[in-house]
Amino acid sequence: MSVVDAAASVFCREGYAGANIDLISAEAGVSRQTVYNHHGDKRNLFVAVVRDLTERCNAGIFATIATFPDQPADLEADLIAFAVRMNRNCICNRDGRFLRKLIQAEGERYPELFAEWREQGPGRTWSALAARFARLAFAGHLSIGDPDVAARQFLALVNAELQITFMLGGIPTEEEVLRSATNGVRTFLAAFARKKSPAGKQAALVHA
Amino acid sequence: MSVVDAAASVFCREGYAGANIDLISAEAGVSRQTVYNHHGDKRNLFVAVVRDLTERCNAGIFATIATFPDQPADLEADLIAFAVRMNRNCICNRDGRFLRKLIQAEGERYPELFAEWREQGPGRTWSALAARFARLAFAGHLSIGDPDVAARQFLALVNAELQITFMLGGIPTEEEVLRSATNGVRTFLAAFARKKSPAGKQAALVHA
DNA sequence: ACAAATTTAGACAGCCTTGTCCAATTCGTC
DNA sequence: GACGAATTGGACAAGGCTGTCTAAATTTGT
Repeated sequence: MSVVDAAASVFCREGYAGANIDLISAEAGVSRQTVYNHHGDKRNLFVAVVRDLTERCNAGIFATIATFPDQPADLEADLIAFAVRMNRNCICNRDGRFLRKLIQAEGERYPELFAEWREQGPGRTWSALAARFARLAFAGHLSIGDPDVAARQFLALVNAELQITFMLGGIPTEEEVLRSATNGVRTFLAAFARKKSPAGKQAALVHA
Repeated sequence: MSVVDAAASVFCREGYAGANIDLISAEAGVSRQTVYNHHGDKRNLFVAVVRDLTERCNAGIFATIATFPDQPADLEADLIAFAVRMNRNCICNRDGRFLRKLIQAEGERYPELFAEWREQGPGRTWSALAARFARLAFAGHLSIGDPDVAARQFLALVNAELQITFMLGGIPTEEEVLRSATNGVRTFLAAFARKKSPAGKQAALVHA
């Protein structure tokens, strides 16, 4: 395990103040001196960890968003599968859990450190996802007012049942992820599936 | 400020490991010795803080759930107002923010400490809220499959836009809370408002 | 095989923190 | 005002952590 990876693990488990270099070097399988040689400083090492996690997480998120179902065969099934991928590859995986925990624990103390994440992470991520939903709406698969709102609500719904697990730093089972995603997507589609306008015209435009 | 309150503040700001008794006693306006006289131990003081926060938060949540609109005049407006109350009184207030942060930061390290919270907090809370939604459904105001799922999704939707702010420990503005609640409730109602069953019988049972 | 670069173990000073002890002071109550 | 209880400030030992230093060992490149 690389030094930065070990450091990420220890920082997350023990918090910045509680982490000590001996633990990190032991977990990385190198001597303490090597840690100092490479990163000079505890603070510096922490910065490297955050950068590393931010980068990998963003890459993972964008890679996953690229698999968004633009031409869905079965909209519900495709969105559920997408939600499950999102969870597995971006939110529940090692990097996602670690970054989330570091942001929660140290975000207030090092605002400048996470400013980069704030802009490049959620900012771009949500925009990208919103664009995909807008495209689905444009293609007639959904009826969406504000795509940004819809994207945020999609993520919120799909993770609704995993909140406590996340809060306690746990890892939901595959089954929990699937259940939460299924329930979330069904509600999402109940709200946004293309259907009558508020007035209630039902049978228009069924030319699929 | 009481010792426990000051300790809560410092533990949240600095984390358990980073908090030191001098800071706490200074913030509480007492001598360090007094802190030790009252609570004996750093660990002990931390336990007292968690108990205190858990208790007050649960009380607040149940008091707020008691204001759930059972006989709504305007369902959307009433649910939005309820959601705003929930946020303001339980989630964004001092106790809510502090407890959340402590759970996130130290929940893994002291599982037995937060087990009580886990059972009495989210467990009972969500059941209580689910019961209220079930009642609304029974009275014909909503069309809900699983009230527990609906309750969790309600909370998730209503907070969908506040996630990042919460993650970074910030306090959303009154306006942000209202906006998130409004968007969330609208989507919730779009999904759960009483209307045709999946098959499509529309005009049944309108005897309000 | 050899030289340079890197890694290692250990010792070390400096600092901070916890938790205890104690004498002096303040406070609450009668 | 007087007495007991609580609070205070300060000193203190014990221990932990950071970051540096050094000399030996190991790896790497050629």
